[in-house]
Amino acid sequence: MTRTPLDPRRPLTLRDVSEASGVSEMTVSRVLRNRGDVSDGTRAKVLEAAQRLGYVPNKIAGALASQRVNLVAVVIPSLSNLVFPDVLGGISEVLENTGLQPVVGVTKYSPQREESILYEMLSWRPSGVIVAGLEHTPAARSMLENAGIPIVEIMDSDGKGIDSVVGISHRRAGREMAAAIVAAGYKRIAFLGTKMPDDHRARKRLEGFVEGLAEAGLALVDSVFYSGGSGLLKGREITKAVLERHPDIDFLYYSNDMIGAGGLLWCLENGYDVPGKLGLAGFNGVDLLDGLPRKLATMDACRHEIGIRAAKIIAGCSQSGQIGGEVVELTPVLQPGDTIRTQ
Amino acid sequence: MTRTPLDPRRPLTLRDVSEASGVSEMTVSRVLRNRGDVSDGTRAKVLEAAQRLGYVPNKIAGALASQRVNLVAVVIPSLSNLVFPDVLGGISEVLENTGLQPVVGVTKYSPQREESILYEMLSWRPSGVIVAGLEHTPAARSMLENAGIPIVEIMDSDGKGIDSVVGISHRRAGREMAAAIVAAGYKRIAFLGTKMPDDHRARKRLEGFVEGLAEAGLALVDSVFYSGGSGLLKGREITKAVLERHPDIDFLYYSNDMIGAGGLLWCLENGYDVPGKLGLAGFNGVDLLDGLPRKLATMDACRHEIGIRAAKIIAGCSQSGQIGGEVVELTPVLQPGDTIRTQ
DNA sequence: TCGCATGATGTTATCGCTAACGCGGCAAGA
DNA sequence: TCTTGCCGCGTTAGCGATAACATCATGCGA
Repeated sequence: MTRTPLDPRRPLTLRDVSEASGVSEMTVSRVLRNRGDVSDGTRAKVLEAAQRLGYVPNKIAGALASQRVNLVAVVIPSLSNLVFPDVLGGISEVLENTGLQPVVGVTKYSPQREESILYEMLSWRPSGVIVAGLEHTPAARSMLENAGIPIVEIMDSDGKGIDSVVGISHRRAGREMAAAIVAAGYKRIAFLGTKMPDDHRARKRLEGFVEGLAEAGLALVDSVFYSGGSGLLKGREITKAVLERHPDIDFLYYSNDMIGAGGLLWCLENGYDVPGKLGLAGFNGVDLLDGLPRKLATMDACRHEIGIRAAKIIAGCSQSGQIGGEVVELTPVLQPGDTIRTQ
Repeated sequence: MTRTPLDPRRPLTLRDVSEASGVSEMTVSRVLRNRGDVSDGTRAKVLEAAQRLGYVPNKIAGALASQRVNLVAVVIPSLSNLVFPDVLGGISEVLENTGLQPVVGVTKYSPQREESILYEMLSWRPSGVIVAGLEHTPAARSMLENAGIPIVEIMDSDGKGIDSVVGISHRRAGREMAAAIVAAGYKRIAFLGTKMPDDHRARKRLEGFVEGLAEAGLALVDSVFYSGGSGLLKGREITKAVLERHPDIDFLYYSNDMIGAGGLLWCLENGYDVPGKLGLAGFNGVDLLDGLPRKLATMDACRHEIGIRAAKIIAGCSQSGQIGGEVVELTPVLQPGDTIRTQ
């Protein structure tokens, strides 16, 4: 049984365009891909026909035949974090001019979801994978290793990657923040962050922070691990809670800027002397929050730059056909703002 | 020429699994898709072999053969807007249990980019399209009309859709906000929003707002259209600017909560009597911002619900094989907060 | 005038998988 | 014992495009 040539609801194929323009399917294909020699007259005819019919090529068939897919899988934990949209911005900025297209998957910080999303995405045979973090399930790790395409793990450089890595050392970021706080003379320090066993970057920051304090002979006075969304309100609540428990605390280190901002607002309203008697710091360098009553101390996580560098690695590999193994460690910069007292 | 059966770098195919497990490719395919009758013994053998080899199915080939693609194209203007991640959340929540997978494209509010992203996405023959807004280029519109798959236009219900529509009336939202403001007795009112000719929803809100004022015999005293990012700082700047130009203004209507929040902070710091002498309102109902010194009046844009309803339409069509034409208009609710004075 | 590179097009054979159908064998009913 | 029907699995024929090669004019230098 061949197709019914008159069924108007049947999706268009190359054959329809070829018949409408009186040339072979191959020639139509060449025109639409701008590849190979086609005379100007033929090209015009074909383009006219394609446009008139409203033909949209079928990339599924194309990809199968050419064994080439212009997609890059991007796997991140969350979109509501303010952090990842910036990374994506950097990625698409670079990919835009390469013919590659990012496809985003969101894991919600679940290793299991990450595994299944990677499986799903790899089954489309993308040209590369950009995935947040170095920690994966064994199955996910082995899938990535055997995929035969460039893999870039981003955001974190504390650990061994599968192929390429672009990130910052969160451990070092934590340690440097600790150093700055200690240098400013704060002594009774608390940490406030999300209760997420699978947010390894926050964990490493905290570890580095604790190490940094230890080097100065200090230890955390208290820490709060909250669950639920990271909004201003949450920042207020946990700040209030921790300061009521330990009124003598003189520094609060938050795991992200949003809750830090909430904490800052609460402290100011309640008459705390910031940064004189109480210092505050967050993490990420979220510039949407510039414009708070006082500029919150934070550390830029190089989000945009990470996206750019990761995408460049993928784009480079996809051009050269080689696989990278590049490691890029970026350096986050402390932005002291107005919530750490100066010497 | 047949393949070289020993090349270890060749990607795995069904044939490899079938040889490794001693059954036909078809049976392997059945096992991996959980479709058709396979004995438990065979199933186990196949699964073992697939797992051992690390086989990942090739969906490209599968999709071509079955004429079925489990992808849903989602086309939105921006990810940094705080609004769209919420919509995406609703979408994936519903799609998660349907075997469908969302694929996101970002237009940056450019109709041209929207057109090319739609072209790109349609070329993968998705099961449906969810696209923000009712305004498209003629070419994009015609592509969508002829795609033969369910199309859901979201966020906006002020206008005629292509197929299904799920959204709110921004014009009405603007008008209702105007009514509330007028009812509270404010008279000298200004609007502050982004300068984006292609943000039709913001435009319609403003139009509705102006209409609403006109009904009460009022007109805008001033309006500011800024460009660049929407952060707290931007909110402060434009608020300062407009209040310096017209010190007698008694209400500021912002086109989004983020700049509204910046404006609120500025007003409080500068001793304005909010909401007594000066009222403020934003739009969106961004709950990350709950926890400001005063709760900003706003209107919930039903973002999450919109995502859910849109995804349900797509999922429904993909099950029934029919195409919808459903129109869902949700009703945004005014949240007066503490920045509109009560009677 | 011939030969041959070159440009413009068509032909053939996949790509990896699945729909649709086919075919033995075994159990239950006649 | 012989059907009948279903279960379990294999065979065949594409899906819609592209790679690679084949074909056929043309033109240009020798």
